[in-house]
Amino acid sequence: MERPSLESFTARHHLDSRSLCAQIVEAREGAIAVRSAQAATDNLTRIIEATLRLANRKGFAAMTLRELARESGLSLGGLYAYIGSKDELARLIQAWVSRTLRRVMASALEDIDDSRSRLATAIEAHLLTTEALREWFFFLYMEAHHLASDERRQAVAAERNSEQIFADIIRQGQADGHYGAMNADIAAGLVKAMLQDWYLKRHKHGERGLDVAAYADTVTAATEALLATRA
Amino acid sequence: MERPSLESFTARHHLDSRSLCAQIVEAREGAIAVRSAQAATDNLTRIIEATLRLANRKGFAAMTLRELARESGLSLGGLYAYIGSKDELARLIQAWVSRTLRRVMASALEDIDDSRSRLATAIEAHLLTTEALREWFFFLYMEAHHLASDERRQAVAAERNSEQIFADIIRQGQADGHYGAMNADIAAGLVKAMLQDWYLKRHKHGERGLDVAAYADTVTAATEALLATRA
DNA sequence: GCGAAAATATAACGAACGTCCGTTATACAT
DNA sequence: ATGTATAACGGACGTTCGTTATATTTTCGC
Repeated sequence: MERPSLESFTARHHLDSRSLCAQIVEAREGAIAVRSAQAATDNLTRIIEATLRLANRKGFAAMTLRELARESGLSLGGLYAYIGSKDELARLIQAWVSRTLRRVMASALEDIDDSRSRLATAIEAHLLTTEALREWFFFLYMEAHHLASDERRQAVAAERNSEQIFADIIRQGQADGHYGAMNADIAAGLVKAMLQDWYLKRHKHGERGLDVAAYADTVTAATEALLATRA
Repeated sequence: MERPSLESFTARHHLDSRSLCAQIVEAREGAIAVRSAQAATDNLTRIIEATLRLANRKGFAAMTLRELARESGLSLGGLYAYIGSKDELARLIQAWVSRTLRRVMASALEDIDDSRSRLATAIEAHLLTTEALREWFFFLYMEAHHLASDERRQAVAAERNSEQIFADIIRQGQADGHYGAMNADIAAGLVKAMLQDWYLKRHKHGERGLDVAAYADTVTAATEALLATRA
């Protein structure tokens, strides 16, 4: 199976801001005061993209709604046709990026049985997803700690879930005799740390001329090497 | 050489909040309006520890000086005997945690020549330092993006510097024939990602019953395995 | 144990925040 | 061409922010 390019992966899984915003508009039917789904999606996309731009630069708490209005092109009052409050805006973004990762990982892994293929595919899918929605994931990581306890618990659960996917693959590989006896949860944690570094330190990787496919190869090779050891 | 415990390492390198605050008081001679260095250190320690507690829970921007006064036990106006402004408080913490890591890494590595010993020592020193000053490092990581451009550049430079230490060790090991030909900068980046995961996801590791020494062994083994490959 | 000096507490300021609401502009139907 | 539903605007409200000026308490040499 040939490897997907970032573009084809993005298109296949609808990993662009507008697609996510369209889903949000649909799911929040009634909570948004604008009737036309088309226009609502347009404006919500501008609001959320502006939020990611501002919040990732100076922090969500430090971003004011006046800045957001200016940056998104809407008026201050106009924002409230799309969001119930500033806090709800953060919760919206976080909830949707979490469920998008879960959806894409599940989709990318279905019909793949061999444990080593699953490992490489999972690493690649994680990296491509976070690359396509880089600002969304950066926002989730940086702001998740400040959520109220309910949403925070949900974000932690999503994180655990994605790590669990890797741990399960590793255990399968160990059962198949491909990997040594290293603790699968700890190994999965190391993999997750390397994967998150991709979108957390994007600027550094860009300067090095490392692209997402090359980084996927590197992380996969590193993980295979790590798992080959008989700890 | 026997491995240092967290306690002995902390004591040897003065990695407690009060020691750092004492250094800050000394360095800021004149900027603090309280004459007694002893009393000034006491209060500054309470201020900074309260800042780390509040800011790491809800974010520095969302933390108010009224909360900080309550949490630290000082009055609102009294805070200004120790800090010039709220922003300066953040800059103080960030600057001192950066230079502390640099100082400790240099100190831990001196007199160690063998590249494989240097790698294990550097990994261990990094983990023990961030473990001893966990809240400080968490604060640095989470708030560094929001600094003004000057201080931001300084924080990025400190991060590069610590990564460079690992890259240099890896290059030395490659020259000595211990390691394969993998790109040293990229490998150092992966190591750094695993090291930072320790203090960024502290709660998770605690739940797993993983202590800092065991994690050091895991990361060292993973790095050795990774570097053994002939990419 | 008294008075100057140092340290802390209290109170107040202007600015800026999130939110809301009366009004105006636009689009579609009649 | 007129009337009605829809969307967006932008200023004002009450609150809370960081900061500073003033008052009070504590400390300590004599």
